[in-house]
Amino acid sequence: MESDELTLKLRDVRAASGLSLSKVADLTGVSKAMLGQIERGESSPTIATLWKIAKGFQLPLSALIGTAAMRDTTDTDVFSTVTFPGSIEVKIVFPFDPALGAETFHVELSPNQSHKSPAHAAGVTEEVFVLSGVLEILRNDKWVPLQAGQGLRFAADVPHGYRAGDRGAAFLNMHHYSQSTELFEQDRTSQ
Amino acid sequence: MESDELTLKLRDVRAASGLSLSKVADLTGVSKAMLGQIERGESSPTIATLWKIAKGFQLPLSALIGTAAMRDTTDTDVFSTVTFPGSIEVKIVFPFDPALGAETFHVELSPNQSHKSPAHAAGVTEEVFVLSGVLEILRNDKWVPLQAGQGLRFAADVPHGYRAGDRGAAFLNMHHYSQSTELFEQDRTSQ
DNA sequence: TTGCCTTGTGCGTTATAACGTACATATGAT
DNA sequence: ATCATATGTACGTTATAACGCACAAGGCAA
Repeated sequence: MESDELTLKLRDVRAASGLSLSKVADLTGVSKAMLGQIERGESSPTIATLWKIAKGFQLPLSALIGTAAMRDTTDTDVFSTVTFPGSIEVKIVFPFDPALGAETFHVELSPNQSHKSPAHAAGVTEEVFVLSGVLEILRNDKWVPLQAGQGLRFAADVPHGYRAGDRGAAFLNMHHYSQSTELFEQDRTSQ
Repeated sequence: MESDELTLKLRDVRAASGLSLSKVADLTGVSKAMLGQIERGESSPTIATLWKIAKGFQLPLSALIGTAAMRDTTDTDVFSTVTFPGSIEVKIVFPFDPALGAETFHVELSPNQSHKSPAHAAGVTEEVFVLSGVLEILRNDKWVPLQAGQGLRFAADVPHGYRAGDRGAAFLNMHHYSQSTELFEQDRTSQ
């Protein structure tokens, strides 16, 4: 798998935006000559300029980076959300995968129902995406209200809780068990 | 959002690996002088060399890139889903977090609209959770139909596509960039 | 101590990224 | 048709990324 090619999607992104090279040059601070060369693969930009471009487009860097195909894996699993009987209505959407260190639940709360969760291990991050209704999340003694379509990401190593509004609430709950936090969250105090 | 600092985590990654500059130079094909300059911020590498480094470490490219702007999520970080223009309606629900190696998008397709996606880097896993409508996902020349409330998890290192039904579709799209743990299990006393 | 190896950094050269300008073609208006 | 504006590309110059080599500092062994 050594012939994995690095490809840049600048041409696609710009095509989608409908902007000209000159416009993008103004927008990003990168000369249009350079932009053209990057699009045609005649130049391999530095991350600094790639960053300028991403910023100009207000896109994450990952939106500009792509790679050619490598090996193919064929495992596809359609999950039919196994129900979990308990105090609250919980279904497993994506079961825990050690490779990802992540799992996703579908939680349904009846009107005004609340649920408290103790602190998880350090390094556990939760993400909540509200599907319907109004959900309030207790974090550091403060209730954060979330509407349908809104999301919240927080470190789950402290006690937290969920509370539904008057019409109940349904939400997705992703748990991330980050395997190598110290590496990626290390603070650069030098320099 | 102008606190945009692009930071590279090469120093942290290499420190975690316990490898010397020379070893990394052999491993990646990038001269150790260059590696040193990159670590000290004296040089802004091209994506080509950054790619070589990532490949040498068997890490996703994103593991080497960080933004100082991304501070850890405290209690007030409710994401308001930033839309970005393109061929399809995509909102960012949870932006990419290097610590998690994950990001989540909210995608909306109009009736019968389809969207093709090229292969991502190896180790990238996608999860799709259908919020409304009917969504079909192309994987290995086969269309997998998903109803609202159903989820699909698959390796995204091959081209794949999405297609909405007659009434359109909305779904969450989670991207997981595996944080290859083998790096940390590496025997640092070898040789 | 004296080698001997490895660590990371400094230096000089080459390759090339990035720039500004100029150019050829295209689209549009009068 | 001509003029005008905008597109993307080609050229020449400068800035700098990337290289190979050499150097100084820090082990470790005999």
